[in-house]
Amino acid sequence: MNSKKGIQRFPTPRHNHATCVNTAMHQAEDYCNRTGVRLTQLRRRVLELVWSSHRPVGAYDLLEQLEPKGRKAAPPTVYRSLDFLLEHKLIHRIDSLNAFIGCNQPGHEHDAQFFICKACGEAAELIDPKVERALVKDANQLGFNIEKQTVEIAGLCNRCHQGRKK
Amino acid sequence: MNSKKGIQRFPTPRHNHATCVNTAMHQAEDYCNRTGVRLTQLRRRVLELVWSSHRPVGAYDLLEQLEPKGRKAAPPTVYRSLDFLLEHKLIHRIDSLNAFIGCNQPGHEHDAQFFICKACGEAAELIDPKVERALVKDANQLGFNIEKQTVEIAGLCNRCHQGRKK
DNA sequence: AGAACAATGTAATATCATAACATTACTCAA
DNA sequence: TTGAGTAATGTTATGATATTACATTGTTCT
Repeated sequence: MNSKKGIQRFPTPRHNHATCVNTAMHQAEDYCNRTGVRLTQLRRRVLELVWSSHRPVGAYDLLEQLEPKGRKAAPPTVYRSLDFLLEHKLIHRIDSLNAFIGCNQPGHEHDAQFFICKACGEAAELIDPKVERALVKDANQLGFNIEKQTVEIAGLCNRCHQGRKK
Repeated sequence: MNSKKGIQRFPTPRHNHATCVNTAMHQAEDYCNRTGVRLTQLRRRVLELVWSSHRPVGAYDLLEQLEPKGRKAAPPTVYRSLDFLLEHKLIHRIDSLNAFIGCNQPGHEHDAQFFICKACGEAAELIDPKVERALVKDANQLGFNIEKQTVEIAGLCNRCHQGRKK
């Protein structure tokens, strides 16, 4: 599922998701060990929850899952962990959904493109240098200095599109 | 400032903004007359407020400006007008800012790219077929059916970038 | 004039996010 | 090992954005 170039196909129901989670958690641990930042229990737990699917997930959804029984955590609890994970590029924020999704190239500075299915909610992360190049060229012509790209494509994945045709 | 291809340069302080507003309002009127939808007082007022600058503006900012004296309007008032203007492609929503900006190709179905200066807040709307083509190609490879593109580039415009170098 | 529908007003509430300050946990030098 | 300094988390309150539901007003068309 993971590769240097990001997910190349849409996540399928058949894929072994445990592998995705494992890879992500190990990469996060490696990154934190290498750079000397702390992947605390809470941060690890939030990262696991984000990685529980390939669907962008909202902060308050995560919050509910954090304390399934009894007293519940307050918003800053989850937002601080999300901020940490964002800062270290372990997750991405999907602005068009106010939601968060695991990153495929953790700890590595990059701007990605997201293809997000409106029906099943799953998302694929791509890094297409052509998109990047075209945007950089446009920016140059405008005299604009890019800091961050937000490229989020909404639509229907193949499965859901087929399903609707019936 | 306006053209068939969208703003090609960043809005400058020197440009005659009254022309931008005039053009936008006339295009909106034409569109509504042609298609038989109603550009009511309220909707016109909201559109004018959105066009009062080239900066994306928040719904609550608009709301405040709607009733400068005395009783103030409630959120649905402005959101309904914004929904109408969005539906008819007279404005765009900038997801990364939760804000709204006038559209340069009103009433015309298109996906644009936005370059938004973090310092001065001004934004330029471009339509670069290369970006579109690259994304469509990626989508095809994923078996993905695009419905809507969100391409929002944050950074510094030339003016603000120069200013910071000093 | 009045029926049908579109637009707007109003009150309440949902959803997403941060500020400010208190408490706990960790690190590291002495 | 201890305690001072810092990092992380807990807690309460509030800010910012957006929607639901229902009442009222305005427009259109016979």
